[in-house]
Amino acid sequence: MPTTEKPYHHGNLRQALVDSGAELARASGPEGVVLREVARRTGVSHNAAYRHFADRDELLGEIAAVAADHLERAMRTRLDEVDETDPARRAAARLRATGRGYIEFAVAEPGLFHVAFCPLESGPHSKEDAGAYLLLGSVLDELVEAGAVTPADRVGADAACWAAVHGLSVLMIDGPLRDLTQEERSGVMEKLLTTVERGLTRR
Amino acid sequence: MPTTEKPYHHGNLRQALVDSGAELARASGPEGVVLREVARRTGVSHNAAYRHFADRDELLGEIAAVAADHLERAMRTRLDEVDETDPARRAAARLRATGRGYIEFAVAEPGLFHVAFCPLESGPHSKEDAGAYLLLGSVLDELVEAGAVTPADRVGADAACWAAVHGLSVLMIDGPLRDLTQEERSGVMEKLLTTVERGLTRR
DNA sequence: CCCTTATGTGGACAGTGACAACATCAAGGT
DNA sequence: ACCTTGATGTTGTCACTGTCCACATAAGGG
Repeated sequence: MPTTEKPYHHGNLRQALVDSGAELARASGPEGVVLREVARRTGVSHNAAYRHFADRDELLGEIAAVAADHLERAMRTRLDEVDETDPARRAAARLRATGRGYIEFAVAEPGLFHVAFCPLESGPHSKEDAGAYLLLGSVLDELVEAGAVTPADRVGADAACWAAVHGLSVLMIDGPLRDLTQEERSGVMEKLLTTVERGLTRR
Repeated sequence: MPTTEKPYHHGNLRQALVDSGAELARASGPEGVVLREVARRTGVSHNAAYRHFADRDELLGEIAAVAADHLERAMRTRLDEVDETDPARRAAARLRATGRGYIEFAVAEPGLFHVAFCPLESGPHSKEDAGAYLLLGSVLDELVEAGAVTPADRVGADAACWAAVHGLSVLMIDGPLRDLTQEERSGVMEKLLTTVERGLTRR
């Protein structure tokens, strides 16, 4: 199955459908990705999508991969802004930057964020978030190398960090923390990042 | 509008609908709460629900309140099991117990958990989770009274703790941590609780 | 006794995902 | 040149959903 469609009737429809779908996802989350609406926007009749995707879930999965990629890029952007040079403080700052990128993306693009994590029925499940996961893992490794985190404290730290930022993201998007102002948001975020950092680093 | 329905035709249908709906929610989450199926299970024709709820959302909201209550009870159950007597250690143990109750409920009843937090369009939004929130707040206050947490570290701790346990719950239910074994789950959970506790308490 | 009002029913309608039958068009062998 | 073949897109249909409407029923007050 070639990922690049040749200009048969439409000229790679598959990608066009994913793009239209991502547009809808950005605006309205997973629920907004309605097969018929995606087809409409792409200027094609409903059912056309069935030649490229077995299922609505399969299309959603493709869109989820796109969304996960956006998330990872947002994290990397924040990561690359860190200019601290002291190894330990640099690693800590990079961990915080990763978390900030994650949460900020979730708040800025709630639709895409939800799609990136929406549970699909089909298959053994998407590993699209692997990129973000590996990124977090490498930043945590930096902390160990810098001596800020003991190897013992390193185990399971991936999940703990991810859970913290993911939870805050969800609570801020449609949980009880959804009505916070920008300053409150940022304050709570820094508090969370500080708590995690203090909880992981050597005392 | 009286909250208690008298036995007119059916004998408080409203409650019966909420019960059937909660059953569906427990089995399949918010998506499973299908108005017509709820009516079917209650042995009543579709549209009957419209005499008691303006909307599917309103029914879902009622079910969400039930689910939130279950969640709070699960937390209280774990909380009451703590028998530590030293004030500081007792408060810390109670914080961990709260978190354990939260996560364990989410994993044991993912459907109800999702419903408790599903975002409803209607109204200025549900404050059903207030119970759990207040519970967490009081446990954190105990930590301050016991001297384990400084008043300065107390501010924003509610959101940080909640985010951590909520995030882990979500990741374990339908995120990348969904395929963990029971032991792995419990290990990750304790790691998270330890991280948060260490991040909050005086060093 | 009748009538008002709360409650439940049956029948619509638009919108959705999915399937099947049909149409179209590029490509390649003969 | 032609004709077959398979990939691609369309039309028509079905079951299901939430919601609205008109109607039926029953409880209880005048």
